[in-house]
Amino acid sequence: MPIDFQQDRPIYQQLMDRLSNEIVRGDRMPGDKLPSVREYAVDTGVNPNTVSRVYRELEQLTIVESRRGQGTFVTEDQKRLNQLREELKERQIDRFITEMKQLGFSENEMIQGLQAKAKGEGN
Amino acid sequence: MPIDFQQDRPIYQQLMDRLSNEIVRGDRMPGDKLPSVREYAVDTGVNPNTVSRVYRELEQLTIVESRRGQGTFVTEDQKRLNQLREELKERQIDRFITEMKQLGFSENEMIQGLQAKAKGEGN
Amino acid sequence: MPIDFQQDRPIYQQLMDRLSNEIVRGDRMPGDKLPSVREYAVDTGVNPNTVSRVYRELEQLTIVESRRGQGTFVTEDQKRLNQLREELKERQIDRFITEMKQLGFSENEMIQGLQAKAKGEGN
Amino acid sequence: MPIDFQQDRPIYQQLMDRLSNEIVRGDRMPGDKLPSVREYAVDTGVNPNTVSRVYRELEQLTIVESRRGQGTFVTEDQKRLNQLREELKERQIDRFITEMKQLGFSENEMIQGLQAKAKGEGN
DNA sequence: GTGGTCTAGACCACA
DNA sequence: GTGGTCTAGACCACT
Repeated sequence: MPIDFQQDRPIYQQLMDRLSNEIVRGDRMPGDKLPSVREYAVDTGVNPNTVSRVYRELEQLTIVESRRGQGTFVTEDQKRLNQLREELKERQIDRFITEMKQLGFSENEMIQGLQAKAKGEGN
Repeated sequence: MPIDFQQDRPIYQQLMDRLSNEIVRGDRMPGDKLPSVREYAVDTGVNPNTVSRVYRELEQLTIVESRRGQGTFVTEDQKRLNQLREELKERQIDRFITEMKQLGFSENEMIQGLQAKAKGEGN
Repeated sequence: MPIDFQQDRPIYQQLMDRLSNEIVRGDRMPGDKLPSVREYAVDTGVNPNTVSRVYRELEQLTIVESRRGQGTFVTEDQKRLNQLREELKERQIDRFITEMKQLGFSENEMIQGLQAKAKGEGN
Repeated sequence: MPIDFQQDRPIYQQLMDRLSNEIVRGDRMPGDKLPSVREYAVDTGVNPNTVSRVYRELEQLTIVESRRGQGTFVTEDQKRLNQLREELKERQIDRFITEMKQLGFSENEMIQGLQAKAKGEGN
């Protein structure tokens, strides 16, 4: 499934987000093998160098682990994944609050807007 | 007041956001004159060309209006400003929901997280 | 009646066009007195310097004539006005043809488009 | 082929017009790669920054699409191109009619003048 | 004094 | 190699 990327952010970042989301969400479980660089590149319609960079940076975040000759695997450190999930959550919340305040919205308006929207999407 | 910019986003975008936030928030009212290009450049510690680009792009968004030889002014179209405020709000909310869902959080978790955080900051 | 000017062209040009159109069209007849600089400036909501420039440039085109202490008058040289009208017509037609050809339209398409539009406006 | 630009309009606008004409006319097809910024700069005898601006503004009009590290391409959205062609046609026609009316010419005079001229040029 | 355009030259991230 | 951003500095037209 070739992905359509946003034009305003680097592809490698979008791929990183995509993968770490899948991992944090549990779609890819600890110990799971990621597709090979070449395979994933074909899959997503992206240059292999780009995928390579994605894997490399995910490894630096200790989210995945590359094993010589075997491939790249989701870390088995469940604690790390939980921690990461919290981190990402906090980051989103902080940003949301900051930006909404800068627009002049109050806490109540944020929550109301959120509820209106989330319900509208039938969640 | 020279600004310290983030390194991961173009300066001109950060300045655009800053100004449109000030406008949408009502700190700069319809018809108000913005600082001159040169003045704002000194203010923010940025090259005049960069400020020029900021003003030009804000004008394309019909948020401000440049008048030859007189300066740059906040649009007097209050409707447009209200619309803009809604747009920016929607955009933030949509992004927040999307990202949180991708992390696997439910609507309730979003709102709870939000309330916990916002209160913690004493809003 | 204050005029709303386009932002993309100098005001003095737009005023020149307006006046020379009125003259060429016969709304202002040969020998007619134009409003004083100050008066016309107030009328149109424009800086007197700008009106002054307009009159000066119209004089260079021998369309108007300024008489010391009396004011500015439409030229009484009717031939000149006829000639001017033809010139402006030719200029418009040439430009129209050139631009439409550059867009890849044929002569027939031009005329059809023109008829469709002109009729639609009930002329 | 270095271009000789008019002095009364910004270079970047003239380049925009030139390119969008070529695209609308079909000389550059959907998906075609435009010359690189540097290449086109040399081609036209203009500073690369100026070409850059041209491409950026064409992108905002969704006529072209810049892909990081790959180049700038004509949009593949044929609908958009058809729409654009119509838009540009309408714009020319409207302007022509407006200006000719302001000069006091009737619809018939416009069409006659047009036919006389267009035939004279052997179209 | 105001915005607008353009050049020259540099650096960076991306693919 | 590609586009994107930024700076420095200059010139111009408009008001």
